[in-house]
Parts: sequence; C-alpha cells; structure tokens
Amino acid sequence: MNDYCTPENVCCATDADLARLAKALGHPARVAILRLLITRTECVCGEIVHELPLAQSTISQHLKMMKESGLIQGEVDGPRICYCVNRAVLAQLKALIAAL
Amino acid sequence: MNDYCTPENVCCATDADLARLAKALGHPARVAILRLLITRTECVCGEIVHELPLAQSTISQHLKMMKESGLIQGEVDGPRICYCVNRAVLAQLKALIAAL
DNA sequence: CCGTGCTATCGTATATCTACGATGAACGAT
DNA sequence: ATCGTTCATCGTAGATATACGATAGCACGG
Repeated sequence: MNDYCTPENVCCATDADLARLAKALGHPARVAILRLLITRTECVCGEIVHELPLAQSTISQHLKMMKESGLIQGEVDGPRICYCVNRAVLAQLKALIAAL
Repeated sequence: MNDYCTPENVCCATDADLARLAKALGHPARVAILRLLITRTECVCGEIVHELPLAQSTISQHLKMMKESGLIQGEVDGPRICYCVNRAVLAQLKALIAAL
C-alpha cells in the first residue's frame, strides 16, 4: 500500500519486500517449516504435517502464505506436491537483513 | 506456546526467537521505523511521526510492539522519549537469518 | 500554578491470522 | 469405474493486528 518513503530517506521498494518476507517468517510454525525444507534438501510434501503438531489444513495455510511470499515453491509430483525452498528469495532475505 | 520440536530436528529455542523478531519486521511501517533509527545513529523520538504517513497513536503502537520484541529500546529524555536500536538484538536477528 | 508539547493508552472499528473439521479435486492403483 | 491417498479450499470461530481519534500523564517553560 503506502511505501512510507520520505524525501530524505530515499527508499526502497525493499521496505515492502523485507516486510513481506519477514512476515512469512513471523510465526514459529513457518520457521519450523522453512528449517525442515532446508535440511531436507529434497523437496518435501505433506510429511511436514507429521513433523508439526498442527492439522493438515493449518499446515496447508502456512504453506500457501509462504508460497505467496515467494520463500517457497511447490511442484506437483503425481498425487502429492513437493515443496522446496526458493534459494534465490531466501538469499534475498538474507541480503536484506544483512544490509540493515 | 508449542516449539514444534521433533526428535530428529533438534531445535532450538531460536525458532520462537526468530519468529518473534521476524514478526517485528513484518510490517512496512516497522521496517521504515527501524531504518530510520539505524540511519539516525542518535536516538530518535517522535519525529518518526513526521516521517511516516501514520497517526501518532499508530506509530506508538508499532514502537511498543518493536520494543516488546526487543529490537528497540526507549529511554526517557525529559519530555520526550528517545528510541534507539538494540544493536545486540539486531545482530542476533542477523545471525539467526544468516544461519538459515 | 498553568499552559504547551510529547507520548502512551483507551476505545473502537475493521481486517487479517490462526486453527480446526469437513468437503472437494486430482492422481495412481486396483 | 471405484477406491484410497494427498493436498487445497471452504466455513467457522476466536484471537491478534492495524489504524484512527480522543483522552490522560509527564516534564518543562512561563
């Protein structure tokens, strides 16, 4: 919406980007999901459900949110859907945070 | 609440920490505020209100949230309150993100 | 003491998040 | 074609976030 830009503080479409990515990590379950996807270098589908104490629909919602943020990608693999980290976006997040 | 720990994924009180800090940056206004506090190395009070297109009460709420997350500190300076970045916590956030 | 400027908080309204069960859609196997 | 598996979506409920105006508290200057 607003970008909170000011004349003296030349910004930075990255404010919204950073906020969006940070929000995607703003819940412990999503942090856990991201870690899971990172450790399992391979894409992982709904075994995430078996790792976290949450209902399948709730996990699906978190995955959707993370996918919309760009942090995660999902690819159809037969009956199941394999999720994997979008390394480029994760790198962007790291860069944005490190640049603070 | 839950820490989503699993036997195979030895974690990590840092899941909750990371989520809390990420959430504190999960809104464009708060990113803008953090940037403002970083550039003005000096502590800054409510001139933040003049930089962002938000009401004073809204800014105060964001500041409260950021203060509760630990990212920010506020010190009373006469009639006004000077906010400054908690460098240690910011460094912790950077480390947690970089470690992903 | 009294006003002024600066913040925090309250009250409120709307929107989004979080979580669950139930249902639906897609696919492979029988 | 039918079943079971896998995942997304719907509907719902309660909690939290976002934003504002109004009000209250505090410190300083007159």
